[in-house]
Amino acid sequence: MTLSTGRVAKLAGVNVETLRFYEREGILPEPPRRASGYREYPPDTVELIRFIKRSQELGFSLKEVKELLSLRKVPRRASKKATTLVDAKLAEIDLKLRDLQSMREALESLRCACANNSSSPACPIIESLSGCSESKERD
Amino acid sequence: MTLSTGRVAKLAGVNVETLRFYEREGILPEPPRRASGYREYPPDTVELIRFIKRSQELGFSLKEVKELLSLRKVPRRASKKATTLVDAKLAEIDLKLRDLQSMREALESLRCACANNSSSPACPIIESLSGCSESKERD
DNA sequence: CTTGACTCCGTACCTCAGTACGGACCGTAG
DNA sequence: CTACGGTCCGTACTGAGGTACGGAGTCAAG
Repeated sequence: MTLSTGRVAKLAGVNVETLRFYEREGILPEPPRRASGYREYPPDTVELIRFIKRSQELGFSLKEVKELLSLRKVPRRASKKATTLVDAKLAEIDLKLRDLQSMREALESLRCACANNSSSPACPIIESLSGCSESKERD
Repeated sequence: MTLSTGRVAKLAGVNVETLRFYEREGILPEPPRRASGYREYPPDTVELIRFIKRSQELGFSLKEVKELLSLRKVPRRASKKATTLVDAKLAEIDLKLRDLQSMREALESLRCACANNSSSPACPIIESLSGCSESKERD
C-alpha cells in the first residue's frame, strides 16, 4: 500500500509543502507517480521524515541530515571513505552527548541548589558548556 | 579588567555584530559603557557566549537559550515555578540524550555492518529515531 | 596632532528552512 | 455529471539568526 502526500504529511506531522521542499532539496527521494502525476509514497517515508525532524531538533542542519542519510546506502563492501564518514559523525554525536550530559548535570545541581538555599558561588550552567570544545570550524 | 567588543568577539569566536544582535534580543545583558559610549564587557561574557553557541548546536533556539539562562538567576529560595521549569528543561535534555544515544548506536552498528558485509535487512539509522517521541507540540 | 584601527548606530541584506498562494487538474461520493 | 476536496506546479513570502555597510566619533602610537 502507498500513501498520498496528504496522508504522509499528516502522519509525519509536517506540512504538505515541506515534502515537496525536501524532495526539491534532494533529502527525500522522488517517489513514483501515478499517470495523473500524483505522488505515491512508500509507507516508510513517514519514518524517514520523523527521522529528519528529530535530527534537526538535535542540532543537525538539513545538509548534515543528508549526510547521515547517505550513510544508509553505503555499498556493503565498505569503502574506507564511508567508514571514515561514519566515524566523523560518531565523534560529532559524542561531543553533543558529552555537552548535553554536562548541561544536564548542571541543571540537576541547580535544582538541588534551589532545595537547600545555600550560598553557592557561581551558577554551574554556563560553566557546563564553556569549555572550548573545539568542535569543528564552521566553513 | 574589562573587554572591548572586538576582544570578546575574537575570544568567543563570533562576529562583533553578533554581540550587538544578542544585546538587542535581550540574550546578552547590556554592559556598562565608557563616557565615549564604548562597551566594557566583564570577562565572563566570553564563557556566556560560548554557552549560547554550544546550546544552539545542541538544537536549542535562542528563545530556549534565554530560558536556560534565566534559570541561573532564580532567587535562591526556590519558587515552585522555577523548579518546574528546570524539570521541564531536564526532560527535554533527557529526550535529546536518548535520541542521540540511539542514533549513536545505529551508527555504530552500521560501521560493524560495513566490516562484515552481511546482508543486514534494513538500515538501523532511521529506525533509531522514528519513534513518535511526542516531544512537544510546536506552537 | 595626525593616522589607522576600533567602535558606535541604524538600516539593509543574507541564508536556511520552510509556508503560503493561486490557478489548473484529478478523483470520488452523491 | 457535478461538487468538492486533494494534488499539481511555480513563485513569492516569512521568520530566525545573523552579517554587512557606511558615515561618524574614539583611542593610542608615533
